[in-house]
Amino acid sequence: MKIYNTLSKRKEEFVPLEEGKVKMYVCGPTVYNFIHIGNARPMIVFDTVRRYFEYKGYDVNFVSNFTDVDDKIIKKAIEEGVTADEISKRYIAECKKDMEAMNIKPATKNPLATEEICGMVDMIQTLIDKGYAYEKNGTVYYRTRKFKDYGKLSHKNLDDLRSGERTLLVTGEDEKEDPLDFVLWKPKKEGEPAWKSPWSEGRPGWHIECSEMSKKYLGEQIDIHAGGEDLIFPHHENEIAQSEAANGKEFAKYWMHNGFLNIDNRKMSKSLGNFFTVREISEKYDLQILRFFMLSAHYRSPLNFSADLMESAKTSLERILTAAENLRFLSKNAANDTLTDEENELLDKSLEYVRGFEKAMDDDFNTADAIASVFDLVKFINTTADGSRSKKYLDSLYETLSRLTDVLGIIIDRKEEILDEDIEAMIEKRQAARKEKNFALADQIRDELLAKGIILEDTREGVKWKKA
RNA sequence: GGCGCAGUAGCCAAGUGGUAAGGCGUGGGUCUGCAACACCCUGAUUCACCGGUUCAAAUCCGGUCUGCGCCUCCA
Repeated sequence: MKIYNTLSKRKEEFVPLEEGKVKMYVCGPTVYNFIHIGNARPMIVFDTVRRYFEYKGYDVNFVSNFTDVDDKIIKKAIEEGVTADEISKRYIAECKKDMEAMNIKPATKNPLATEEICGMVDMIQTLIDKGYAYEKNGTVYYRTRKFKDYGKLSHKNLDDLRSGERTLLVTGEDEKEDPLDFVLWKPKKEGEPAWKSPWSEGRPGWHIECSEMSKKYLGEQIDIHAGGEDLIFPHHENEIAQSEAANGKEFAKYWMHNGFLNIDNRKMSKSLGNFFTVREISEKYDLQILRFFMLSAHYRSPLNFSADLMESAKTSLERILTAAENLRFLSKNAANDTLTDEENELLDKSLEYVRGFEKAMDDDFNTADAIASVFDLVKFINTTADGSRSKKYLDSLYETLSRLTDVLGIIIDRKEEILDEDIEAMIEKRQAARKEKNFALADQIRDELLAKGIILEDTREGVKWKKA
Protein backbone atom coordinates (compact mmCIF):
# COMPACT_ATOMS: atom_id res chain seq x y z
CA MET A 1 0.00 0.00 0.00
CA LYS A 2 1.19 3.43 -0.83
CA ILE A 3 0.26 6.60 1.02
CA TYR A 4 1.03 10.14 0.00
CA ASN A 5 2.90 11.67 2.89
CA THR A 6 2.75 15.45 3.22
CA LEU A 7 6.06 15.30 5.10
CA SER A 8 8.02 13.90 2.17
CA LYS A 9 5.65 15.17 -0.52
CA ARG A 10 5.60 11.75 -2.13
CA LYS A 11 3.87 8.42 -2.01
CA GLU A 12 5.50 6.03 0.41
CA GLU A 13 5.01 2.35 1.07
CA PHE A 14 2.97 1.96 4.23
CA VAL A 15 4.87 0.16 6.97
CA PRO A 16 3.03 0.04 10.29
CA LEU A 17 4.85 0.75 13.53
CA GLU A 18 3.41 -2.43 14.89
CA GLU A 19 2.68 -5.43 12.68
CA GLY A 20 -0.98 -5.67 11.74
CA LYS A 21 -1.97 -2.50 13.53
CA VAL A 22 -2.70 1.04 12.48
CA LYS A 23 -2.81 3.94 14.87
CA MET A 24 -4.46 6.96 13.33
CA TYR A 25 -5.57 10.31 14.60
CA VAL A 26 -7.88 12.63 12.71
CA CYS A 27 -8.41 16.20 13.81
CA GLY A 28 -12.10 16.60 14.50
CA PRO A 29 -14.39 19.61 14.31
CA THR A 30 -14.88 22.45 16.73
CA VAL A 31 -18.44 21.98 17.88
CA TYR A 32 -20.15 25.33 17.87
CA ASN A 33 -22.80 24.59 15.24
CA PHE A 34 -24.05 21.88 12.90
CA ILE A 35 -21.17 20.52 10.84
CA HIS A 36 -20.96 21.75 7.27
CA ILE A 37 -20.27 19.71 4.18
CA GLY A 38 -16.64 20.80 4.28
CA ASN A 39 -16.29 19.13 7.65
CA ALA A 40 -17.83 16.06 6.13
CA ARG A 41 -15.06 15.53 3.61
CA PRO A 42 -12.26 14.48 5.99
CA MET A 43 -14.76 12.45 7.99
CA ILE A 44 -15.80 10.51 4.91
CA VAL A 45 -12.33 10.26 3.42
CA PHE A 46 -10.55 9.04 6.52
CA ASP A 47 -13.37 6.73 7.48
CA THR A 48 -12.84 5.16 4.07
CA VAL A 49 -9.11 4.93 4.73
CA ARG A 50 -9.88 3.20 7.99
CA ARG A 51 -12.33 0.84 6.33
CA TYR A 52 -9.78 -0.13 3.72
CA PHE A 53 -7.16 -0.88 6.37
CA GLU A 54 -9.70 -3.06 8.09
CA TYR A 55 -10.56 -4.73 4.82
CA LYS A 56 -6.87 -5.56 4.49
CA GLY A 57 -6.95 -7.14 7.92
CA TYR A 58 -5.42 -4.39 10.01
CA ASP A 59 -6.59 -3.67 13.49
CA VAL A 60 -7.22 0.08 13.41
CA ASN A 61 -7.17 2.27 16.45
CA PHE A 62 -8.98 5.35 15.20
CA VAL A 63 -9.01 8.41 17.41
CA SER A 64 -10.74 11.65 16.50
CA ASN A 65 -11.31 14.50 18.89
CA PHE A 66 -13.98 17.08 19.39
CA THR A 67 -12.66 20.53 20.20
CA ASP A 68 -15.16 21.61 22.80
CA VAL A 69 -13.52 24.73 24.19
CA ASP A 70 -12.80 27.57 21.82
CA ASP A 71 -13.61 31.22 21.15
CA LYS A 72 -16.41 30.39 18.76
CA ILE A 73 -18.11 28.10 21.23
CA ILE A 74 -17.86 30.75 23.92
CA LYS A 75 -19.25 33.38 21.58
CA LYS A 76 -22.19 31.19 20.66
CA ALA A 77 -22.85 30.43 24.32
CA ILE A 78 -22.96 34.14 25.14
CA GLU A 79 -25.34 34.76 22.24
CA GLU A 80 -27.73 32.12 23.50
CA GLY A 81 -27.20 32.90 27.17
CA VAL A 82 -26.22 29.32 28.00
CA THR A 83 -22.98 27.68 29.08
CA ALA A 84 -20.26 26.76 26.64
CA ASP A 85 -20.62 23.22 27.84
CA GLU A 86 -24.25 23.15 26.77
CA ILE A 87 -23.34 24.35 23.29
CA SER A 88 -20.60 21.81 22.78
CA LYS A 89 -22.60 18.88 24.16
CA ARG A 90 -25.52 19.77 21.93
CA TYR A 91 -23.48 19.96 18.74
CA ILE A 92 -21.44 16.89 19.52
CA ALA A 93 -24.71 14.99 19.69
CA GLU A 94 -25.89 16.54 16.42
CA CYS A 95 -22.56 15.84 14.76
CA LYS A 96 -22.76 12.19 15.74
CA LYS A 97 -26.20 11.98 14.16
CA ASP A 98 -24.84 13.37 10.91
CA MET A 99 -21.89 11.03 11.02
CA GLU A 100 -24.14 8.06 11.48
CA ALA A 101 -26.24 9.14 8.53
CA MET A 102 -23.06 9.32 6.46
CA ASN A 103 -22.25 5.79 7.61
CA ILE A 104 -19.08 6.87 9.35
CA LYS A 105 -17.93 4.25 11.80
CA PRO A 106 -17.71 5.44 15.37
CA ALA A 107 -14.12 6.16 16.33
CA THR A 108 -12.36 3.90 18.78
CA LYS A 109 -12.30 7.00 20.95
CA ASN A 110 -13.62 10.55 20.61
CA PRO A 111 -11.70 12.46 23.26
CA LEU A 112 -12.98 15.84 24.38
CA ALA A 113 -10.48 18.61 24.92
CA THR A 114 -12.13 19.68 28.17
CA GLU A 115 -11.64 16.24 29.68
CA GLU A 116 -7.93 16.13 28.95
CA ILE A 117 -6.78 19.40 30.45
CA CYS A 118 -4.63 17.69 33.06
CA GLY A 119 -2.55 15.91 30.47
CA MET A 120 -2.16 19.12 28.51
CA VAL A 121 -0.92 20.97 31.57
CA ASP A 122 1.63 18.21 32.12
CA MET A 123 2.78 18.37 28.54
CA ILE A 124 3.14 22.14 28.67
CA GLN A 125 5.16 21.79 31.88
CA THR A 126 7.44 19.29 30.14
CA LEU A 127 7.97 21.76 27.32
CA ILE A 128 8.83 24.50 29.80
CA ASP A 129 11.23 22.18 31.64
CA LYS A 130 12.95 21.29 28.40
CA GLY A 131 13.28 24.93 27.40
CA TYR A 132 10.78 24.76 24.55
CA ALA A 133 8.26 27.03 26.24
CA TYR A 134 8.15 30.06 28.48
CA GLU A 135 5.60 31.84 30.59
CA LYS A 136 4.78 35.55 30.57
CA ASN A 137 2.03 37.03 32.71
CA GLY A 138 0.09 33.80 32.89
CA THR A 139 0.39 32.99 29.21
CA VAL A 140 2.64 30.18 28.04
CA TYR A 141 4.25 30.37 24.62
CA TYR A 142 6.08 27.81 22.53
CA ARG A 143 9.62 28.86 21.64
CA THR A 144 9.37 28.15 17.94
CA ARG A 145 12.99 28.85 17.05
CA LYS A 146 14.18 26.34 19.58
CA PHE A 147 12.63 23.48 17.57
CA LYS A 148 15.03 23.05 14.69
CA ASP A 149 12.64 21.05 12.49
CA TYR A 150 9.95 23.71 12.59
CA GLY A 151 8.49 24.00 9.09
CA LYS A 152 9.29 20.45 7.99
CA LEU A 153 5.66 19.55 7.34
CA SER A 154 4.50 22.71 5.60
CA HIS A 155 7.90 23.08 3.93
CA LYS A 156 8.34 26.62 5.05
CA ASN A 157 11.36 28.16 6.61
CA LEU A 158 11.10 30.59 9.46
CA ASP A 159 12.62 33.47 7.55
CA ASP A 160 10.05 33.17 4.75
CA LEU A 161 7.32 33.24 7.33
CA ARG A 162 8.76 36.35 8.89
CA SER A 163 9.25 38.33 5.74
CA GLY A 164 5.73 37.59 4.60
CA GLU A 165 4.16 38.24 7.92
CA ARG A 166 4.24 41.92 8.57
CA THR A 167 0.82 41.71 10.16
CA LEU A 168 2.08 39.13 12.58
CA LEU A 169 4.85 41.45 13.65
CA VAL A 170 2.44 44.29 14.10
CA THR A 171 -0.23 42.39 15.99
CA GLY A 172 2.16 40.08 17.80
CA GLU A 173 1.98 40.48 21.51
CA ASP A 174 4.98 42.27 22.93
CA GLU A 175 5.38 39.47 25.38
CA LYS A 176 6.45 37.03 22.74
CA GLU A 177 10.15 36.45 22.30
CA ASP A 178 9.48 35.92 18.64
CA PRO A 179 6.43 36.71 16.52
CA LEU A 180 6.18 33.08 15.41
CA ASP A 181 5.83 31.76 18.94
CA PHE A 182 2.36 30.41 19.56
CA VAL A 183 0.18 30.02 22.61
CA LEU A 184 0.13 26.87 24.70
CA TRP A 185 -1.90 28.25 27.57
CA LYS A 186 -3.85 31.45 27.95
CA PRO A 187 -5.42 33.06 30.99
CA LYS A 188 -9.18 33.35 31.06
CA LYS A 189 -11.10 36.46 30.33
CA GLU A 190 -14.15 37.40 32.32
CA GLY A 191 -16.89 34.79 32.02
CA GLU A 192 -14.86 32.23 30.13
CA PRO A 193 -14.55 28.62 31.16
CA ALA A 194 -11.22 28.07 32.90
CA TRP A 195 -9.07 25.43 34.51
CA LYS A 196 -6.36 25.66 37.11
CA SER A 197 -2.73 25.53 36.07
CA PRO A 198 0.64 26.53 37.53
CA TRP A 199 0.62 29.64 35.36
CA SER A 200 -2.88 31.03 35.55
CA GLU A 201 -6.49 30.06 35.55
CA GLY A 202 -7.23 29.64 31.90
CA ARG A 203 -7.46 27.25 29.01
CA PRO A 204 -5.15 25.46 26.62
CA GLY A 205 -4.24 26.67 23.14
CA TRP A 206 -5.78 24.78 20.28
CA HIS A 207 -2.65 23.00 19.09
CA ILE A 208 -1.69 21.38 22.37
CA GLU A 209 -5.05 19.60 22.53
CA CYS A 210 -4.30 17.26 19.67
CA SER A 211 -0.73 16.59 20.77
CA GLU A 212 -1.93 15.47 24.16
CA MET A 213 -4.98 13.50 23.08
CA SER A 214 -3.04 11.68 20.40
CA LYS A 215 -0.38 10.74 22.94
CA LYS A 216 -2.84 9.64 25.57
CA TYR A 217 -4.94 7.39 23.36
CA LEU A 218 -2.45 6.22 20.76
CA GLY A 219 0.99 6.68 22.29
CA GLU A 220 3.93 8.92 21.62
CA GLN A 221 4.34 7.63 18.10
CA ILE A 222 1.50 7.01 15.70
CA ASP A 223 1.21 5.77 12.14
CA ILE A 224 -1.10 8.32 10.57
CA HIS A 225 -2.16 11.80 11.49
CA ALA A 226 -4.78 13.29 9.23
CA GLY A 227 -6.98 16.29 8.61
CA GLY A 228 -7.90 18.97 6.11
CA GLU A 229 -5.11 20.57 4.12
CA ASP A 230 -5.71 23.89 5.82
CA LEU A 231 -4.49 22.32 9.04
CA ILE A 232 -0.99 21.72 7.69
CA PHE A 233 0.01 25.16 8.81
CA PRO A 234 0.03 26.12 11.53
CA HIS A 235 -1.93 23.44 13.38
CA HIS A 236 -0.09 20.30 12.39
CA GLU A 237 3.26 22.02 12.20
CA ASN A 238 2.74 23.14 15.77
CA GLU A 239 1.61 19.71 16.88
CA ILE A 240 4.84 18.28 15.56
CA ALA A 241 6.84 20.93 17.37
CA GLN A 242 5.05 20.22 20.64
CA SER A 243 4.96 16.44 20.49
CA GLU A 244 8.46 15.86 19.19
CA ALA A 245 10.00 18.33 21.61
CA ALA A 246 8.09 16.89 24.56
CA ASN A 247 8.41 13.20 23.70
CA GLY A 248 11.79 13.23 22.03
CA LYS A 249 10.70 11.06 19.13
CA GLU A 250 9.03 11.29 15.75
CA PHE A 251 5.35 12.02 16.21
CA ALA A 252 3.52 10.61 13.20
CA LYS A 253 5.01 8.62 10.34
CA TYR A 254 2.46 9.57 7.71
CA TRP A 255 0.63 12.86 7.41
CA MET A 256 -2.46 12.74 5.23
CA HIS A 257 -4.41 15.80 4.14
CA ASN A 258 -7.61 16.03 2.17
CA GLY A 259 -8.27 18.75 -0.38
CA PHE A 260 -10.91 21.37 0.15
CA LEU A 261 -14.50 21.23 -0.85
CA ASN A 262 -15.51 24.24 -2.90
CA ILE A 263 -18.89 25.53 -3.91
CA ASP A 264 -19.05 26.79 -7.47
CA ASN A 265 -15.26 26.83 -7.48
CA ARG A 266 -15.09 29.13 -4.51
CA LYS A 267 -14.30 28.45 -0.96
CA MET A 268 -17.37 27.87 1.10
CA SER A 269 -18.10 30.76 3.41
CA LYS A 270 -21.00 32.33 5.13
CA SER A 271 -20.33 35.73 3.61
CA LEU A 272 -20.55 34.36 0.07
CA GLY A 273 -23.85 32.73 0.91
CA ASN A 274 -22.68 29.33 -0.30
CA PHE A 275 -22.64 27.63 3.03
CA PHE A 276 -24.30 24.24 3.51
CA THR A 277 -24.61 22.15 6.60
CA VAL A 278 -24.75 18.39 6.35
CA ARG A 279 -28.15 18.59 7.95
CA GLU A 280 -29.47 20.79 5.15
CA ILE A 281 -28.22 18.36 2.54
CA SER A 282 -29.81 15.48 4.39
CA GLU A 283 -33.22 17.09 4.01
CA LYS A 284 -32.90 16.73 0.26
CA TYR A 285 -30.70 13.71 -0.22
CA ASP A 286 -29.85 10.45 1.41
CA LEU A 287 -26.40 11.18 2.80
CA GLN A 288 -25.10 8.06 1.10
CA ILE A 289 -25.22 10.18 -2.03
CA LEU A 290 -23.06 12.84 -0.43
CA ARG A 291 -20.63 10.15 0.62
CA PHE A 292 -20.56 8.62 -2.84
CA PHE A 293 -20.11 12.04 -4.38
CA MET A 294 -17.14 12.85 -2.19
CA LEU A 295 -15.44 9.57 -2.98
CA SER A 296 -15.85 10.07 -6.71
CA ALA A 297 -12.78 12.32 -6.76
CA HIS A 298 -9.36 11.74 -5.30
CA TYR A 299 -9.20 12.87 -1.68
CA ARG A 300 -6.27 15.21 -2.28
CA SER A 301 -7.94 17.07 -5.17
CA PRO A 302 -10.15 20.03 -4.61
CA LEU A 303 -13.74 19.01 -5.08
CA ASN A 304 -16.49 21.21 -6.34
CA PHE A 305 -19.96 20.85 -4.92
CA SER A 306 -23.14 21.74 -6.77
CA ALA A 307 -26.73 20.61 -7.05
CA ASP A 308 -26.12 19.21 -10.55
CA LEU A 309 -23.22 17.13 -9.34
CA MET A 310 -25.32 15.74 -6.51
CA GLU A 311 -28.03 14.78 -8.98
CA SER A 312 -25.47 13.07 -11.15
CA ALA A 313 -24.04 11.24 -8.14
CA LYS A 314 -27.54 10.17 -7.18
CA THR A 315 -28.15 8.57 -10.58
CA SER A 316 -24.74 6.90 -10.54
CA LEU A 317 -25.25 5.42 -7.12
CA GLU A 318 -28.70 4.29 -8.16
CA ARG A 319 -27.07 2.13 -10.80
CA ILE A 320 -25.08 0.25 -8.18
CA LEU A 321 -28.07 -0.07 -5.89
CA THR A 322 -30.26 -1.36 -8.72
CA ALA A 323 -27.76 -4.08 -9.56
CA ALA A 324 -27.74 -5.15 -5.91
CA GLU A 325 -31.52 -5.07 -5.77
CA ASN A 326 -31.70 -7.26 -8.87
CA LEU A 327 -29.37 -9.83 -7.36
CA ARG A 328 -31.46 -10.01 -4.22
CA PHE A 329 -34.62 -10.37 -6.23
CA LEU A 330 -33.20 -13.06 -8.48
CA SER A 331 -31.70 -14.93 -5.57
CA LYS A 332 -35.03 -15.06 -3.80
CA ASN A 333 -36.61 -16.62 -6.84
CA ALA A 334 -33.69 -18.79 -7.95
CA ALA A 335 -34.70 -22.30 -8.90
CA ASN A 336 -31.50 -24.25 -8.37
CA ASP A 337 -28.74 -24.05 -5.87
CA THR A 338 -25.67 -25.66 -7.36
CA LEU A 339 -23.02 -23.79 -9.25
CA THR A 340 -22.48 -24.83 -12.83
CA ASP A 341 -18.99 -25.03 -14.33
CA GLU A 342 -19.75 -21.94 -16.36
CA GLU A 343 -20.78 -20.06 -13.25
CA ASN A 344 -17.58 -21.08 -11.53
CA GLU A 345 -15.61 -19.61 -14.38
CA LEU A 346 -17.65 -16.44 -14.29
CA LEU A 347 -17.06 -16.04 -10.58
CA ASP A 348 -13.34 -16.37 -11.17
CA LYS A 349 -13.63 -13.65 -13.73
CA SER A 350 -15.53 -11.39 -11.37
CA LEU A 351 -12.57 -11.42 -9.01
CA GLU A 352 -10.69 -9.42 -11.59
CA TYR A 353 -12.75 -6.42 -10.53
CA VAL A 354 -11.86 -7.01 -6.91
CA ARG A 355 -8.20 -6.94 -7.88
CA GLY A 356 -8.76 -3.73 -9.82
CA PHE A 357 -10.46 -2.22 -6.82
CA GLU A 358 -7.64 -3.19 -4.49
CA LYS A 359 -5.00 -1.95 -6.88
CA ALA A 360 -6.68 1.45 -6.95
CA MET A 361 -7.07 1.60 -3.19
CA ASP A 362 -3.51 0.43 -2.64
CA ASP A 363 -2.38 3.45 -4.61
CA ASP A 364 -3.00 6.14 -2.04
CA PHE A 365 -6.69 5.35 -1.69
CA ASN A 366 -7.69 6.18 -5.23
CA THR A 367 -11.41 5.90 -4.63
CA ALA A 368 -12.33 7.38 -8.01
CA ASP A 369 -10.47 4.57 -9.72
CA ALA A 370 -11.83 2.02 -7.27
CA ILE A 371 -15.37 3.13 -8.06
CA ALA A 372 -14.66 2.50 -11.74
CA SER A 373 -13.94 -1.13 -10.79
CA VAL A 374 -17.21 -1.28 -8.91
CA PHE A 375 -19.00 -0.11 -12.04
CA ASP A 376 -17.18 -2.76 -14.05
CA LEU A 377 -18.48 -5.32 -11.60
CA VAL A 378 -21.97 -3.86 -11.87
CA LYS A 379 -21.83 -4.21 -15.64
CA PHE A 380 -20.68 -7.79 -15.20
CA ILE A 381 -23.58 -8.47 -12.85
CA ASN A 382 -26.11 -6.89 -15.19
CA THR A 383 -24.89 -8.94 -18.13
CA THR A 384 -24.47 -12.33 -16.46
CA ALA A 385 -27.08 -12.51 -13.74
CA ASP A 386 -30.58 -13.57 -14.76
CA GLY A 387 -33.36 -15.92 -13.73
CA SER A 388 -31.50 -18.98 -14.97
CA ARG A 389 -28.60 -18.61 -12.54
CA SER A 390 -28.17 -20.60 -9.38
CA LYS A 391 -28.79 -19.03 -6.03
CA LYS A 392 -25.21 -19.67 -5.09
CA TYR A 393 -23.94 -17.74 -8.08
CA LEU A 394 -26.18 -14.77 -7.43
CA ASP A 395 -25.35 -14.68 -3.74
CA SER A 396 -21.68 -14.91 -4.46
CA LEU A 397 -21.79 -11.90 -6.78
CA TYR A 398 -23.80 -10.03 -4.21
CA GLU A 399 -21.24 -10.81 -1.55
CA THR A 400 -18.44 -9.53 -3.77
CA LEU A 401 -20.26 -6.33 -4.56
CA SER A 402 -21.14 -5.84 -0.93
CA ARG A 403 -17.54 -6.31 0.18
CA LEU A 404 -16.34 -3.57 -2.12
CA THR A 405 -19.10 -1.09 -1.44
CA ASP A 406 -18.62 -1.66 2.26
CA VAL A 407 -15.07 -0.34 1.99
CA LEU A 408 -16.53 2.81 0.47
CA GLY A 409 -19.12 2.93 3.22
CA ILE A 410 -21.94 2.51 0.76
CA ILE A 411 -24.75 0.33 2.03
CA ILE A 412 -26.40 -1.84 -0.59
CA ASP A 413 -28.43 -3.97 1.78
CA ARG A 414 -32.00 -3.03 2.17
CA LYS A 415 -34.18 -4.20 4.95
CA GLU A 416 -37.07 -6.35 3.86
CA GLU A 417 -39.93 -3.94 3.87
CA ILE A 418 -43.46 -5.06 4.22
CA LEU A 419 -46.13 -3.43 2.17
CA ASP A 420 -49.49 -2.43 3.49
CA GLU A 421 -52.22 -4.87 2.70
CA ASP A 422 -54.12 -2.42 0.55
CA ILE A 423 -51.03 -1.67 -1.52
CA GLU A 424 -50.41 -5.39 -1.88
CA ALA A 425 -54.00 -5.70 -3.08
CA MET A 426 -53.56 -2.90 -5.59
CA ILE A 427 -50.53 -4.59 -7.10
CA GLU A 428 -52.48 -7.81 -7.45
CA LYS A 429 -55.40 -5.99 -8.97
CA ARG A 430 -53.06 -4.37 -11.48
CA GLN A 431 -51.55 -7.75 -12.38
CA ALA A 432 -55.01 -9.10 -13.04
CA ALA A 433 -55.79 -6.10 -15.22
CA ARG A 434 -52.59 -6.63 -17.18
CA LYS A 435 -53.48 -10.26 -17.72
CA GLU A 436 -56.78 -9.15 -19.20
CA LYS A 437 -54.89 -6.59 -21.24
CA ASN A 438 -56.79 -3.84 -19.53
CA PHE A 439 -53.76 -1.56 -19.69
CA ALA A 440 -55.68 1.60 -19.00
CA LEU A 441 -56.69 0.30 -15.59
CA ALA A 442 -53.22 -1.14 -15.01
CA ASP A 443 -51.60 2.21 -15.72
CA GLN A 444 -54.10 4.00 -13.57
CA ILE A 445 -53.28 1.77 -10.62
CA ARG A 446 -49.60 2.26 -11.25
CA ASP A 447 -50.08 6.02 -11.13
CA GLU A 448 -52.03 5.73 -7.90
CA LEU A 449 -49.22 3.74 -6.36
CA LEU A 450 -46.69 6.25 -7.59
CA ALA A 451 -48.66 8.93 -5.80
CA LYS A 452 -48.22 6.86 -2.65
CA GLY A 453 -44.48 6.72 -3.31
CA ILE A 454 -44.33 3.20 -4.69
CA ILE A 455 -42.55 2.69 -8.01
CA LEU A 456 -43.39 -0.49 -9.88
CA GLU A 457 -41.21 -2.30 -12.37
CA ASP A 458 -42.42 -5.21 -14.44
CA THR A 459 -39.68 -7.73 -15.05
CA ARG A 460 -39.62 -11.14 -16.66
CA GLU A 461 -39.41 -12.66 -13.22
CA GLY A 462 -42.33 -10.72 -11.79
CA VAL A 463 -43.29 -7.35 -10.44
CA LYS A 464 -40.74 -5.41 -8.45
CA TRP A 465 -41.43 -2.36 -6.38
CA LYS A 466 -39.38 0.23 -4.61
CA LYS A 467 -39.97 3.37 -2.67
CA ALA A 468 -39.47 6.64 -4.46
C1' G B 1 5.85 39.24 -1.24
C1' G B 2 6.79 33.75 0.21
C1' C B 3 5.12 28.58 -0.47
C1' G B 4 2.03 25.26 -3.18
C1' C B 5 -1.90 22.97 -6.34
C1' A B 6 -4.68 22.50 -10.71
C1' G B 7 -6.12 23.02 -16.25
C1' U B 8 -8.18 15.62 -19.74
C1' A B 9 -15.02 14.92 -24.10
C1' G B 10 -21.41 18.80 -22.81
C1' C B 11 -20.51 17.88 -17.17
C1' C B 12 -17.76 15.05 -13.26
C1' A B 13 -13.31 12.28 -13.21
C1' A B 14 -9.02 8.25 -13.41
C1' G B 15 -4.62 7.91 -15.90
C1' U B 16 3.32 10.19 -14.22
C1' G B 17 7.01 7.67 -20.70
C1' G B 18 4.26 3.20 -24.89
C1' U B 19 -0.32 5.40 -27.90
C1' A B 20 -6.89 8.25 -23.65
C1' A B 21 -10.64 4.03 -17.52
C1' G B 22 -15.33 4.88 -15.33
C1' G B 23 -19.89 7.68 -14.27
C1' C B 24 -23.67 11.38 -15.63
C1' G B 25 -25.81 13.60 -19.89
C1' U B 26 -26.92 13.41 -25.49
C1' G B 27 -28.47 10.70 -29.89
C1' G B 28 -29.83 5.84 -32.14
C1' G B 29 -31.28 0.76 -31.28
C1' U B 30 -32.84 -4.01 -28.43
C1' C B 31 -36.10 -5.80 -24.51
C1' U B 32 -41.20 -4.27 -22.51
C1' G B 33 -48.55 -3.65 -23.75
C1' C B 34 -46.44 1.05 -22.11
C1' A B 35 -43.11 2.83 -18.46
C1' A B 36 -38.91 1.69 -15.52
C1' C B 37 -34.53 -1.30 -15.14
C1' A B 38 -30.96 -3.43 -18.17
C1' C B 39 -28.18 -4.31 -22.63
C1' C B 40 -25.83 -2.78 -27.49
C1' C B 41 -24.08 1.29 -30.35
C1' U B 42 -22.82 6.74 -30.08
C1' G B 43 -18.50 9.99 -28.12
C1' A B 44 -11.51 13.60 -26.99
C1' U B 45 -6.98 11.70 -33.98
C1' U B 46 -6.47 14.22 -28.53
C1' C B 47 -5.19 15.82 -22.84
C1' A B 48 -4.93 25.02 -21.66
C1' C B 49 -1.04 27.18 -25.10
C1' C B 50 4.19 27.46 -27.10
C1' G B 51 8.93 25.28 -27.38
C1' G B 52 12.39 21.23 -25.89
C1' U B 53 14.18 16.03 -24.46
C1' U B 54 12.98 10.99 -26.41
C1' C B 55 12.21 5.78 -31.12
C1' A B 56 7.84 7.19 -28.14
C1' A B 57 4.97 12.65 -23.93
C1' A B 58 -1.57 13.89 -21.20
C1' U B 59 2.57 11.99 -18.55
C1' C B 60 9.65 14.59 -18.24
C1' C B 61 12.07 19.85 -18.83
C1' G B 62 11.57 25.34 -19.85
C1' G B 63 8.24 29.33 -20.80
C1' U B 64 3.18 31.63 -21.36
C1' C B 65 -1.97 32.06 -20.08
C1' U B 66 -6.00 30.89 -16.74
C1' G B 67 -8.20 29.28 -12.09
C1' C B 68 -7.46 28.09 -6.97
C1' G B 69 -5.32 27.28 -2.03
C1' C B 70 -2.04 28.24 2.25
C1' C B 71 0.96 31.99 4.79
C1' U B 72 -4.68 34.61 10.20
C1' C B 73 -9.75 31.04 13.27
C1' C B 74 -11.03 27.52 9.47
C1' A B 75 -11.96 20.44 7.41
